Amino acid sequence: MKLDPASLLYRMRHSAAHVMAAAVRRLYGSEVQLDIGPPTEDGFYYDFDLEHRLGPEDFPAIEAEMAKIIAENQPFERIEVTRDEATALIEGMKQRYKIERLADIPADEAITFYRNGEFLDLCRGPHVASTGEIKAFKLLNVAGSYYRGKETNPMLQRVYATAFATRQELDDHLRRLEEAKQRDHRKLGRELDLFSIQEDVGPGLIHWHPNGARVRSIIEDFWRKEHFRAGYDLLYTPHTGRSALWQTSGHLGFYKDSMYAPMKIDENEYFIKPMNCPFHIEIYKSRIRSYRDLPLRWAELGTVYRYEKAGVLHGLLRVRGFTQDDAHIFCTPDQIEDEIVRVIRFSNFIWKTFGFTEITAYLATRPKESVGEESRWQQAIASLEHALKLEGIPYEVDEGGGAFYGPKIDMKVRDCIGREWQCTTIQFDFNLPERFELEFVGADNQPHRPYMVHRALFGSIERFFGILVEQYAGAFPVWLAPEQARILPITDKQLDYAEQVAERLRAADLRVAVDRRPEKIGARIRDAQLAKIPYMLVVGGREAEAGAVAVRARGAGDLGVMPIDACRDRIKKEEVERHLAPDVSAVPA
RNA sequence: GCCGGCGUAGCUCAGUUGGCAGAGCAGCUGAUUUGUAAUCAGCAGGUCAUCGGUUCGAAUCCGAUCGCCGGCUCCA
Repeated sequence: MKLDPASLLYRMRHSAAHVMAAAVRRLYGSEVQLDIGPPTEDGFYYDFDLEHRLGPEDFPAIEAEMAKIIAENQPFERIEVTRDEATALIEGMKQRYKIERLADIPADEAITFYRNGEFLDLCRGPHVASTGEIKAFKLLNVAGSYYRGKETNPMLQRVYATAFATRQELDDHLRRLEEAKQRDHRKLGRELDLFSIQEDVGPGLIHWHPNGARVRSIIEDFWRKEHFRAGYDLLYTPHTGRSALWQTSGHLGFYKDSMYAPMKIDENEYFIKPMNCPFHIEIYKSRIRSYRDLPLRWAELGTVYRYEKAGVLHGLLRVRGFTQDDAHIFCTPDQIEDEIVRVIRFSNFIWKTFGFTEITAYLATRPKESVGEESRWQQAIASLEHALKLEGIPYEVDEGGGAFYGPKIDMKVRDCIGREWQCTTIQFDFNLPERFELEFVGADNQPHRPYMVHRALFGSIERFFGILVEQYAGAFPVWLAPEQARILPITDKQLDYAEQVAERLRAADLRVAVDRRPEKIGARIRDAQLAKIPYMLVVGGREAEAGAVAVRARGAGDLGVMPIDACRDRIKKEEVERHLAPDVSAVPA
């Protein structure tokens, strides 16, 4: 979703960044140090270094000053200079970051400044013709940001803003932001009683409440069933292992900082697992493997713990303890192509089932520092690329972006409000099979090294669940909903009948409850609606008389009266067929 | 980890220059028996994140710690 630099929106946002910088300097003095102010996917920012701590309370004044500059309709003037002239200009302005940025410009590239009014900035452009062309903008927030993104550099203040060609588009964007906020899984997680994180327990550790745990168990059942179908076997492995194991795997060498500290048991150090691979490998090594045994596809919902820095934790999306839907495939060279195709096909099916259809892939190739034979890298990359083409998945090649131990495909799925999430990953590993000396006996009766592929479809159950909550805005489809239908008797005279209805539905393994509270029907409908329950079944005297229920679907109002069994079948069908939303067609009269 | 902001009842939030800690919703009890998005009344609920300091007096000012939020960095 990168903007084309030639586009009006790009130039407008880029120009707005200059206007913001000009406004900040008008308000806080010309000694404000400027770094850069690029356009972004949905706005722009500018990085400043100034004594005053900027905050939202400063935004109205900055916005007002920006409006003035826009009203002044200052033309943007492009000024091409020599390097010496540029140095002199920047030194005159005493801009220490700009002087370093100047040094980054390649010798063969033109050096340009852009001037609008009193404001002059080293800049590649392009810009709009004059500040009056900037139509609709709004400052959003301010946050710290390392100069050049390096942890050891000074922290600048980054002011984020957004800008659009029309007021209407800006309002739409702000509404989308508001919509995203309403869907925030942390908010819905509390409101729908799905999960929590407890301060007493520790950050990044998830407690699944009954509602969330119910959804999770359905997802896991589905996952297991489909894995068996796809030719996988399931494993369960320990949560901890001795340091010698992690020494062999190399984790203690390059991953120790991200592992939970060891505990001493019987004079041995044990580490909580940050990954499942070594355990799967141990099972592989537990006997001699023949080429006839391959491919082996071993999957595990493996719970791992990683020490993530406190500042990076985020709801369910970045946690310290999580369950990977992990699998390892061990195969022969002539099997890998087929295996990769199968994984991609499987991944597509899984995502589609949950309602995600827009998937893009990133193929990461061999980095400079890496292990493994070149021929293996080439075969692996070719098989990954071939599979992507075969399945028609759009992809970009990230040249040299692979892990040191092998090439990979990362897939991003787009949710219904346009955000992308990295989930599925398929990674070759040329490192662990060496370290653990994995072998299989070939048809030639000689030992060979198998290919090993790590793959996760969801990535982690926690993260996937968080994404699902946001995708559905908490309104789970019938097959996933913790409570699929709530039965609402009009008065307590229908309580017995309501329980009979509930029993009929439960006999079909539907998840239903009876709201027995002596509240008015309107109040109980409201509560069921807020709990985002797919179906509400209202039963009064008339329904009890007829052996029927009045069906109300989430968000759709009264659909009419139908017999209990017909209603049960309707809900059951949606569950079995995994419909993404409840059927809201009215019952035929 | 870094920069900035924040932490008051289960939730959402008031709380003035330092002077007796509040509301709505949720909860509990009672009344109401209701026909498709909020019935009424009463009750209960707090070590103002934690620890320390300043002060006659701290939710309020200062410091530390913990946690959360927005980013940055990180996510072999």
